[in-house]
Amino acid sequence: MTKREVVTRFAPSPTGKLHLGNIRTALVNFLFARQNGGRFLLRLEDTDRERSSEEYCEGIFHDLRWLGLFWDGGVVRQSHRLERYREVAARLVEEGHAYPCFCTTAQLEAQREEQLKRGEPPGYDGRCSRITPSEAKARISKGEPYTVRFRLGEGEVRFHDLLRGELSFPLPERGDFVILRQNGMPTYHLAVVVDDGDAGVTHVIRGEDHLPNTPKQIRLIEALGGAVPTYCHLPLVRSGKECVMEKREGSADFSVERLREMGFLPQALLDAVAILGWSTTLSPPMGLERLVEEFSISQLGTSSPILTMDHLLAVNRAWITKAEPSLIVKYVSTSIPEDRLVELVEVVRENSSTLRELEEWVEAVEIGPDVPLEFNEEQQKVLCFVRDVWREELSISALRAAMKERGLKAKEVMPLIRMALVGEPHGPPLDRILSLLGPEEVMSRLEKALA
RNA sequence: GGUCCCAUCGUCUAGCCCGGUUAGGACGCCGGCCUCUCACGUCGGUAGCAGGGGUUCAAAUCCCCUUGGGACCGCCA
Repeated sequence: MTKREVVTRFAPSPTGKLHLGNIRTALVNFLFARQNGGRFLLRLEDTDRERSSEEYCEGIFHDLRWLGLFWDGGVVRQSHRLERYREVAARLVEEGHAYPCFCTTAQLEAQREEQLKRGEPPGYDGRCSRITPSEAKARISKGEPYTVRFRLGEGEVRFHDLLRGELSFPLPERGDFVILRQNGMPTYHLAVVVDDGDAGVTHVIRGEDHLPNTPKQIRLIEALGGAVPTYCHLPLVRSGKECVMEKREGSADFSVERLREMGFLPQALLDAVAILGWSTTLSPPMGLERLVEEFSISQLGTSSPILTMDHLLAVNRAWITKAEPSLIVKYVSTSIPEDRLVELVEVVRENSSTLRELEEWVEAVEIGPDVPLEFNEEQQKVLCFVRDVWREELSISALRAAMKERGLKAKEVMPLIRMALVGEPHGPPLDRILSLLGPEEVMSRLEKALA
């Protein structure tokens, strides 16, 4: 028997923007596939017509590409595979694994409320499971609306989770669940199982929120006679204050789109998310290639890590200050020619945590102060002195010598010069700014500051 | 109400399976050095086994209970 090729997938529903919780799932799937010479697939779970939108689909593609998480093959859209799901549902009914259910939404809701009020676990009581196939057929042909429910059965389902080991779940007593809706759309459970099966997915790596769903899906797979994949449930990432980054919570703060606008490098986002919950001695910048070599699912923790902006900024700063300038330059939006930009970036990058800050510094150095400067008399005197010295010889050492003679201290003079040249008292070393600007520009800015 | 997952510095974690460590590292924070300054770098410091019972000479580690956090129980995914 030959070993099956590893196939993983990322399957978001296009009902919102991708956030770093999603990205972590995508990244782990991506890395695992790459490490095993397998394939990483992308699927859109868009069976909920109400909430899905094309805009979100495009956003997902864009974010994934921007991050460098390229998927293999085309994108599977569940909304394009409706016939397939209906066919499978029909087969399940035929074989007795599923049955038509004629209960109305109102009925079910009332029942559910009643159960909750009595302190019972909510669940379907299975009344339609006792309708005979012939009666069901008759009601359907009369045009009565129905859903298709899967017979969950009893007992217990055991499976192995890559991260948590052997797990065992007792099946709920009233657990028959809908696999096909009245409108003919499949529900999540059916669609996942069918798609994973058809695509030959070998490893289902997803959020921990799916852990309790897994027994149902395994039963479905078994009923269909498919191969049960290996499961790996990642702890849900939490953001800021006790909030899970999940579809129901506000996770806008960590959406890829917003982070990109804030000036994060895609590589930094990937590193930040990779380190999260991973016991590694590696530190950023690492990058995708390095991650493929070093990452290991078994080194992931099982408790929910908290993602903070501090962490993101620290990783981004590591990239900005340590990565190749030629790489950073690609993400800086400016009209400055690349060669020049590289020089500028080398000088100012240690003062920047984000690309936006970097851009501000680049502009400050290249263009000069963006607002008219105001110096008091005392300060003007000092600047005049500097100008006069530099007319003779433009260098820091010449200036220092002259300052010594006149009894001026560096900390009284240097910040003033920096202010005159780039509009900030604190910042990159003056000597580097000087050599970057050149004598003419320096003198012209000094004159302008004194005007 | 039921089922399940989780619990070590502020944060990410090592150690737990196979009891004996000054409970280690990283980020953050604080301080020193470097420096005109901020930052970078570097050196140092701060701080933690959720609680309670057991078992044992010895418990972060094994067992039980409690507490806390989380997920799911939908014609959402």
